Amino acid sequence: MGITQLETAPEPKYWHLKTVLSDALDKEFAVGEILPNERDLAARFGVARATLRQALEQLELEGRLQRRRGVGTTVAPPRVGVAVEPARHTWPGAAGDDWQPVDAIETDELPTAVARLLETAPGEAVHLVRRSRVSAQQPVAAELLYVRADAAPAGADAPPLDSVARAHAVLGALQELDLDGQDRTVELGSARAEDARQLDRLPGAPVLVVTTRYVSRGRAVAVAVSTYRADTCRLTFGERETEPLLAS
Amino acid sequence: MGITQLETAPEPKYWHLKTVLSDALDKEFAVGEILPNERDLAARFGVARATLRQALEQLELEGRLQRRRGVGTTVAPPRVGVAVEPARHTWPGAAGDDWQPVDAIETDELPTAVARLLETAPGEAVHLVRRSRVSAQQPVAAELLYVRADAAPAGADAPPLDSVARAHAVLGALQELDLDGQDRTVELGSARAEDARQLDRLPGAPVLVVTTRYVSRGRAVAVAVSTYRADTCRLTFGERETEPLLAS
DNA sequence: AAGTGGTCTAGACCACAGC
DNA sequence: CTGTGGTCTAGACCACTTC
Repeated sequence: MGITQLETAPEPKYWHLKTVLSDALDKEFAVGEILPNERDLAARFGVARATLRQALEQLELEGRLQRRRGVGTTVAPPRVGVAVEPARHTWPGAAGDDWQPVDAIETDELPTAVARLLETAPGEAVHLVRRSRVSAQQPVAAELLYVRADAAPAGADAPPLDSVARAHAVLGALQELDLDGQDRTVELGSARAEDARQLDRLPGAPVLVVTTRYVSRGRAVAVAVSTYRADTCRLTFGERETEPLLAS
Repeated sequence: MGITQLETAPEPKYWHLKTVLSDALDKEFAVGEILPNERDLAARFGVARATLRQALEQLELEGRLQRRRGVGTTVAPPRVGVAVEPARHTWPGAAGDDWQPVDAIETDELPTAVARLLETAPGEAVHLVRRSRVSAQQPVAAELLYVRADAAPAGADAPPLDSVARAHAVLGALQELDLDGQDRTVELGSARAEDARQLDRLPGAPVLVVTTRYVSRGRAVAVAVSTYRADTCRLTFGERETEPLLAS
């Protein structure tokens, strides 16, 4: 507008907006405070709402904001550190892990990636245990745990187990096995409809997908696919856990 | 419009589009193949280009597509597994790590999160080594490695070291120290302008930020902030590495 | 009913790669 | 130069929460 327009690099508006908003969040807003609504903010900065939203999306991705339909946009607290690998070499469901069993079924429809890791034959049935993880009164992760049926023959004695009891039975059976080791991958994904509901997010929300393979007697026995809310979680490996950290 | 409008759950168009495209990618396209351009695709599906782009964005986030301005949209290869923690308990720069030193400077401007982890006093100067990591002919990560000056007094003997030589000197000095342990966090971030250039992406691209703290004699000596391309990388911990995996 | 964020449209122009 | 993806606009309507 003015004469001082000397920008050599035409930075995108939403990018500039993001940095401006980010600074404002640091200086002028407290955690939990609600921002003006998107239409007002867009007008204030002289941009279209879509552009303003692009900036907000980035800030939400970085865990700075939280947006809820029908409610508004609030300043997010620092990301919570959640320990992956709380104690080395324990089975899922071991005493002291933060997961809550939800239910369990038997299925033969595994994602191809899981089938490969578990080394199951096509059509082979496995236990599928659903679990959820809560931290600081908020759901932070949803998990699908696939367990080879031959490794944990749960439910054979009392057939009409209800679903949650079956989950406990499968987890209990796991604890009896030797655990040789485990390995993990972490990647970015987007929440499936079911995960999204469990995590209190919209479908497609960014999640950190942690895939863990448990090996017993040289054979893959269980595979856990855990999806963590990427906006609110910081995965920790090792001793560190509590300190907040915003590294980007 | 028609009479057959019986959808109980009005799924967003871009979400439905995404699943349709995802299936098409599996069945009708080979890795590296180029898709029709966005205007054509939007017309073919009868949606606005912005809506089509929302679907493409998701697929790119999940590592299914690769988009390059001025070129086009291509089907991405499966994510490459990159090993974080190649050997337990080695310093950065140890023989056999995949990182290339870029340069090094001395600075006293640390991000607050890094300053807290390194336990530096305000204004205290540290070494800052930049490194980059390449896998399969592609840059996959950029790193900022902060090293306490008192732990690695590099450059004291030959003051006018050039920048890359200084980087090697700092890394070399690290190898001489005892390494008590290390801990890590992984979180989602967006690429800063400089990272983006190094990773061949646009600013704001999603990245996995791995923060590692190295402890020697009970004191934090170095902190590495590594940003990995979230679209193309799958971080691996443990033995597993090569198998492709799409878990979402 | 009112107000919020979420979706969608139909256009325009810009930055970049490749010829 | 042409064609690609990236940015931006001004508007509309929808889904949801809250009062």
